[in-house]
Amino acid sequence: MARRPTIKEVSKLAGVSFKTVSRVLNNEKNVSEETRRRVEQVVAELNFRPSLAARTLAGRKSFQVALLYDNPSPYYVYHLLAGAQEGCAEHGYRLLTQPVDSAAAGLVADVCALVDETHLDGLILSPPVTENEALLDELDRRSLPYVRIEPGLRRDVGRSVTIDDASAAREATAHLLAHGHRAIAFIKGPDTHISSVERLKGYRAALDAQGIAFDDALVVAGDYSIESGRRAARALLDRAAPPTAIFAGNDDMAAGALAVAHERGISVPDQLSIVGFDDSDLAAAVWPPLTTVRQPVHELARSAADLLLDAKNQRDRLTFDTRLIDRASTGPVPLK
Amino acid sequence: MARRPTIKEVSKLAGVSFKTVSRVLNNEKNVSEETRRRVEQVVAELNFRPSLAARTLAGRKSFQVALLYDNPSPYYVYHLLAGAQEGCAEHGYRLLTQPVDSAAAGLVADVCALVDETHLDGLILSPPVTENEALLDELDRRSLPYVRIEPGLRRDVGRSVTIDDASAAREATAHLLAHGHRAIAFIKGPDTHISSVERLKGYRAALDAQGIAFDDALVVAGDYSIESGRRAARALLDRAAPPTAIFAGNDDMAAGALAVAHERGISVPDQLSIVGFDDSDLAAAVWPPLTTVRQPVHELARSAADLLLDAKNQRDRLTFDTRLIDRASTGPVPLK
DNA sequence: TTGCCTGTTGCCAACGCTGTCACCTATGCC
DNA sequence: GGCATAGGTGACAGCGTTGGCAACAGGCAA
Repeated sequence: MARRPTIKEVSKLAGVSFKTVSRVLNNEKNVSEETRRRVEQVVAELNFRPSLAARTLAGRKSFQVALLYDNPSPYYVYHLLAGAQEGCAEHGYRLLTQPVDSAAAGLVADVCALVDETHLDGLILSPPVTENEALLDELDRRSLPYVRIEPGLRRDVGRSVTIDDASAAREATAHLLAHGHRAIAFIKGPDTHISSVERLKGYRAALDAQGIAFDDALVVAGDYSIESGRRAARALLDRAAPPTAIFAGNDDMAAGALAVAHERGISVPDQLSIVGFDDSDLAAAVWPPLTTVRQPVHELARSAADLLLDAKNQRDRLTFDTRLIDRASTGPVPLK
Repeated sequence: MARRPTIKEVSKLAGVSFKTVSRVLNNEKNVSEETRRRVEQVVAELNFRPSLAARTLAGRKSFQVALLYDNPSPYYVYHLLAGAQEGCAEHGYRLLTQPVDSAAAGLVADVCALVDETHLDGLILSPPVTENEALLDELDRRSLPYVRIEPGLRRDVGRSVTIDDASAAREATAHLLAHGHRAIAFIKGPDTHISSVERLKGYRAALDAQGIAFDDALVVAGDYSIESGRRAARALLDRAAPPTAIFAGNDDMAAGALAVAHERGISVPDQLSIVGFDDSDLAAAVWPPLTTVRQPVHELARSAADLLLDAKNQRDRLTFDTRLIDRASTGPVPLK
């Protein structure tokens, strides 16, 4: 079994002390151009990679950060990981992806264990892990750097990346209003998610802007699952005066509502318009494809990593634009 | 900033040498019951966690394995990660999840870099990374343990976990045959995926078993994407004698086919039956919900980790059962 | 009593790097 | 010429663990 080369072997071949090789690897100054070139050549020849374990132990950095997540949506997690991975790779950091149970009593202890074991340099928190105050307190106590993605609590404290959920929801609702809809229902997500609360706010704001009275009965609670979208849609369509449009707090619930429309032979968008949120892979897969709000999950995660790792990036909060994706599930309000 | 405790502090408090603490942590024998208890108590009190970096450097194990993946399906990757994570956690190992480009020239070098940097103890390969011969050769050369998930190439060599794609596809096709369908189309995935090839085999086997002649024209190529499913379905339904049932190689393509049916006002399952494969979250989200084959991705990944890490588990190959999920997209063949 | 074995414990080197400091040379300035 | 200064380099300790081995105690057979 071929053993990995060490820094000493590199130094021997390059004819310098191993400390000098270390300098080259860490891009330190005070190394002559010629020495640097020679060392780099040997490094390339041997395909040498410094041991992360040794660097971690000897130095102050571990070159590792973790992304904590606790989200049931494959789509969301997939893009979260991909974005964070990309951001970390750019800075030469390794990403540990750590699923956690954000509601569990042992969360803080578990995260501490992770931090202690791996000497983590920082953390990226995704919703709803972002909302755990005990965890935030503990990280602050240890002065461990972290960046939150879409935080609800303590929004003005610490570093974070977000989208403007309210304004995105306002735009989506305005899209329906522009099509002439007036009886627009909203299927909201769980109140524990800040995104859900904000989206409801945006929905109301859009109605207000058009001077349309807010009707409590048109807001139905879901939990971001497909099934809850079905239930909510059934309740809405059972009404004596059913809405002509449904804005669902996420694509899963929108897909549920769409299924109910199919089930009842209600044509979308001719008789009923439906809007989702997220632009998950679901949105393009169902029929008709869903009009929805694209949330740049990948970019959010990538920027979170960048905020965490780039010393030059001193911004505290970054807000990303969403975009309304106008597909085939929305159309003009039916004539009578 | 509270510094993490070290093994020496534990040993001081427990009144033993730090080597003895190490023995307790590693569950070595030849430690008296009383000493062990005392040490364990101090460990719990201090909430001590040994440094992975130090263990890696000093010992022969790094307690880390990596999962390599290169798959565009969020659903698949999500469950892969969750399963592998679970399997690793059970053995006290940490999982590094590493997205790679399985077709890139630098793949082998990249993986070697990962291995060298982190002193990996083993690897889990998921398709299509499983098919890279250069990588397999290099891992063998280094005698680095690995387990493959659904390998296509060199199926009898090394350790792997699989499902029986052919038999699952046979069952799905038989389901359609049982409903009286005779003109059954198959939308296949890319030939580079072993799963795709095997599923086609199963489809043919089912037809053979019923003495139905295989019709080349009923097999259309897709690439596992939704859009390719749409294209394939259009081609099939444009035929003078369109099939009464479509079996798609995965759920995405099935969803694409379903969309075309909606588009054309073809009622599913009354006029056309559709079957998918995977039981991804898509399958339950579309309307009508797809009849499909459930593939235990989570279990596959979990078992791959177990095979890799459990010294007692000496099996080389594990095959998992699939299950036909009979939903609403299939029904009896239409009367003329 | 002696010797030997076994179970338990401690001591120290080693793992592969980084941090710190000391050293050497060349350069510029008075 | 003398002296300070800066750039380049090496020696060495130390990071927190495991591995190897020595040491010691107690039990048992000779």
